[in-house]
Amino acid sequence: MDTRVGTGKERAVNGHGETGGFCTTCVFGLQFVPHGIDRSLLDELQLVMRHVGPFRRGAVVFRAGEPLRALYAVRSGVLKTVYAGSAGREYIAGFHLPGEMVGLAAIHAGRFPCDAVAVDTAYLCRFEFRSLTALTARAPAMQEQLLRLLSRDIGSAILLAGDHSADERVAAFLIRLGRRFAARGCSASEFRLPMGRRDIANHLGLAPETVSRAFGRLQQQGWIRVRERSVSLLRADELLRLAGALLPA
Amino acid sequence: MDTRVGTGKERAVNGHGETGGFCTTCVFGLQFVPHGIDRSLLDELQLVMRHVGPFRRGAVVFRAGEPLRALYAVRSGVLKTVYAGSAGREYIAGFHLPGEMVGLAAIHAGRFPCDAVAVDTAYLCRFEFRSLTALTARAPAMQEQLLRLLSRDIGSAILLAGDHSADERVAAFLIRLGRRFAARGCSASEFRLPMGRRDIANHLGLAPETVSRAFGRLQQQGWIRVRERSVSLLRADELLRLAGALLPA
DNA sequence: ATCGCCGCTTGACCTGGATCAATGACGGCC
DNA sequence: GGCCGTCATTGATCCAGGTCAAGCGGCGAT
Repeated sequence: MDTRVGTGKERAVNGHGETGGFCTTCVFGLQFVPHGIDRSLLDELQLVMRHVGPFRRGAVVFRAGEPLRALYAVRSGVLKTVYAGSAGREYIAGFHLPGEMVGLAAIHAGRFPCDAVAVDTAYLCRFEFRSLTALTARAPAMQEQLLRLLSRDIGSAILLAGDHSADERVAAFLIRLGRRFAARGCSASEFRLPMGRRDIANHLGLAPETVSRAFGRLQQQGWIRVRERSVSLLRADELLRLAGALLPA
Repeated sequence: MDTRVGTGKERAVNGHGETGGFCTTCVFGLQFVPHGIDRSLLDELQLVMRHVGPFRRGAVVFRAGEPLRALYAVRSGVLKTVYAGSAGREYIAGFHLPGEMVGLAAIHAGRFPCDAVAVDTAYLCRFEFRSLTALTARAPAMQEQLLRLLSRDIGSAILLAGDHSADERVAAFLIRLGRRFAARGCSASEFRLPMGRRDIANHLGLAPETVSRAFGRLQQQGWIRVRERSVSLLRADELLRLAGALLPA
């Protein structure tokens, strides 16, 4: 079964479950409403939102070129967003963990610039786009949160663009992954990689072999322990120093 | 005088000038209102907006770490946004031409993640952030436009992150610059580079020498003509083919 | 007009990471 | 249980682009 991560997540999140009919992953996981919120707005959010899935490994959620009809949030599992490059090359812009939003880059042109593909069996929330913007227009807190999500994506994309060594990239990747797991209530220093080496390499702009060697070097230093897809971050301080400027402040 | 480009722009834009007290660069250049708009909303936009400048070459508009109080739009001149890297390295995430928005990446954390520095004497519009979001909350068309601007930045940042050859990067850079000039009513195929080689190289993640050689190769092919900061794109078709996946659809 | 500075170009060399190739370790399937 | 396809690691080689080091030309200052 390849749903290990997915089910783990679901349990973690659904522990305090779908309180009163609401999907906590969507509402609180997205932090659409950081502090507390009008009950009526919650109801409205509920209305523009629909649960979809499962998408099994390799299944496509949307394809590049399709008109933007809806944005998606991951409830469980993992997605990747894939841009087509020249000569059949493709580039993985990001991985999306539970509570994270997918498709924001489509707003600009009104159509998706990339494919979204399940890396590990995924369940999603689907937000009808027009209704969502109508809603955020009436709820300033939500509008601002949506802006914040977009703005965050700009930041992370920019970080990948700088020129950094393979070890820096890998260290930063691990740290960020850990932080994102932590945000979901999992361990920040011990986790399973939801994706294979090839995908990691592609995402970081490296060859799979280089990722392997980088893992090797970091392990050599005693800063991490990698065994297949299980990772332990032993010296977060050193990794952090290495990753340096590659991490969001 | 180093305001050659700046003054050229100003003339082009201010030809149909500040109609009825409005800054056309801000309102229409930003395309906050693509088609037509309520006069009252225009008045409100006017209220949250203030003209500032000039910022002379090298002058700082905001610094990394400062709390986000306002967003900026370029009226004339050119800005660059600079991220601090490790070991004193710095990375230019983008250049900002008249009509373009600066500072959007700050929304996420509420503080600027980068410096904004004038590349060429610049005049700006300053939008008080809280008032701006309050306004967009009441004007759905503006909200959507703001979302679109953010989304576009995600797209362009992602493109730079892929792995592409030096020639591809340079070709894409020139084409995009041309398009942006064209959007301001200037020639898409003949223009002056507002920034030096060092800045171009840094932005593209290359060494200045490599940019120079790439220019050389493209010129060799007869696809461009470069003389100092003057550029002519002679074979846009070939450049486009080269730039390929590095360009927004 | 001359000088000096700085940005651009050009050449020679070096290196990090890509590429190619071979081997080992799982996991799925019959 | 044995077979095979996929994925990860490891070693050997190659190359695009970085680095170092001169030249060159334009422009501002005196």
